[in-house]
Amino acid sequence: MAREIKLKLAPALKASCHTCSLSNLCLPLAVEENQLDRLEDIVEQGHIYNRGEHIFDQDTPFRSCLAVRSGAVKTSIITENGSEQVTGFFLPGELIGLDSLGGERYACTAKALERTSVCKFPTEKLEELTRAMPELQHHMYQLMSREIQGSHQLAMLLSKNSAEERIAALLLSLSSRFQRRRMSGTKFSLPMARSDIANFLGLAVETVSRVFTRFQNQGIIRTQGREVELLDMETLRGAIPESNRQSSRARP
Amino acid sequence: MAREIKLKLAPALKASCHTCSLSNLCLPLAVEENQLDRLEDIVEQGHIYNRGEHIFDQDTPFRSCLAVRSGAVKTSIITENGSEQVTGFFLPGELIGLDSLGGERYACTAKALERTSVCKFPTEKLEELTRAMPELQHHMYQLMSREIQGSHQLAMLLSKNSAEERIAALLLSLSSRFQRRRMSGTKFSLPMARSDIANFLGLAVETVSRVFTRFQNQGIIRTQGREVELLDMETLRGAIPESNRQSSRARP
DNA sequence: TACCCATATTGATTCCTGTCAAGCTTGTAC
DNA sequence: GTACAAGCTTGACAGGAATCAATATGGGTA
Repeated sequence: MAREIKLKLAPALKASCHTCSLSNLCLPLAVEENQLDRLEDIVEQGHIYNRGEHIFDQDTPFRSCLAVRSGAVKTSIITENGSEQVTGFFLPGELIGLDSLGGERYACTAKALERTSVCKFPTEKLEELTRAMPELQHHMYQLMSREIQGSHQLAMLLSKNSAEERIAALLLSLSSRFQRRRMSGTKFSLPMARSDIANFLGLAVETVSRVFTRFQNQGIIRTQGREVELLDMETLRGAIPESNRQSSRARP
Repeated sequence: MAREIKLKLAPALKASCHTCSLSNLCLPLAVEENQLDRLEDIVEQGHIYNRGEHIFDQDTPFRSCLAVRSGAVKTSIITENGSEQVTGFFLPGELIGLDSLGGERYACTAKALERTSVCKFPTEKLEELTRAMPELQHHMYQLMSREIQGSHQLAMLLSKNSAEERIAALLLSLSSRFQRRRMSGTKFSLPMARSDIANFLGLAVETVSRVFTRFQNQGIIRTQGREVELLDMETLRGAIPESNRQSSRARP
């Protein structure tokens, strides 16, 4: 039950898309400078969630797509028999809810992996706006089609690659995504638990753990809990068969 | 190199969306009767492909989304190292190319599994039309989000279920999709080869073969080459853990 | 500071499924 | 009608990862 904390921001503090540092990654990317106001008109900023809080729950009415502003989010689907499948990890600038767009209810559950701030784009207003702004509509189609492609890549990774290859691919994906966000691409902190990684990659937690230590013993990476340092990117890239070698998520 | 055969249709024969028997499955589903003309204005009908012919190729310029009119299509992505991943099978009324929408080039290759007829919706015109027709845009978003969901379901199937469960899920998916098309849901002919099934489900061909005979020995199905008859739907449904129990593709 | 529970690591064992290898079947082309 | 090739089935075997089990670590809290 997402106990949501709404910050009341003074008008002066109201961070706008104009000044947002993520504007080159997020939706504003597709919008002309002089049209940004229209996007700002519909966005709800300043929703904060603490680590572990649910941002929205599967099967509840679909209200908005949302962009991560800071922090990290994981999405997952949960089946009737209670088993969970992690469907994605989202970093600042990435858009959540595309798998629900056009539907009545959220197709997955979104959970904050750490203290996270999000911007919400109410669906109806977003759909309306995309009708008025061809570039924005085009961009939405592009984001969605890339999500489909990413999902296909994941399916390929799951069905054709070994545990080591899957984990290497995830590390490299995170690496390039962090880098694009002007953070280190070689030394970062994993926002998710081992069990989330395992679930996402279709492995047992024990296997994930084993591969991490194996990589460490081989001098490919260095880990200390959730802190990882990629020491030998080349070998890491070599571990995956030169497909699946893209950032796997929205690449604006 | 898709050697495409274009049929020149006499104006009188020009099958329209108005009279198409698939109009309750395909795009017309989202369009008011009196607006159907606008969709007909942009659709190119009567493209026929023979079994094995490529309908479009990965990385070639993305021109149109297309709807299967008759026959069956498989889509796949091919990596630099030449390995293939089948990403979907498409039956009449289903839309291909959503994973490329908004992009410059086709994200996958589409191949006719049998003699197949398709309708083409040129991208630019389609995007334009969706801007003019809110219900159509909404429907497009819905189709794409369902494609994402289906892909997530597939990922779950691949990462959590056994060979038997995966094959049972595919058979049930095909069953319900055939049924929705007013064909038998218990006795049908598989449009794809064992190797395609294997590739799609992340299995070896031999494993697919073995599971088919195992199911047959258990009296769950009967097979004769590509002909299958589902004898015990309940057991088949029981084979999959009551998730993944939807049609897995566009469910208009 | 010390405790506690969730998270992570390590070890031993089992088994599903891939791989290699060999027939078999079917459909098509000559 | 026959022959070939592609597709499919069956068997034997090995290996990677899951599972079961136990221990270690660490962050948060009293």
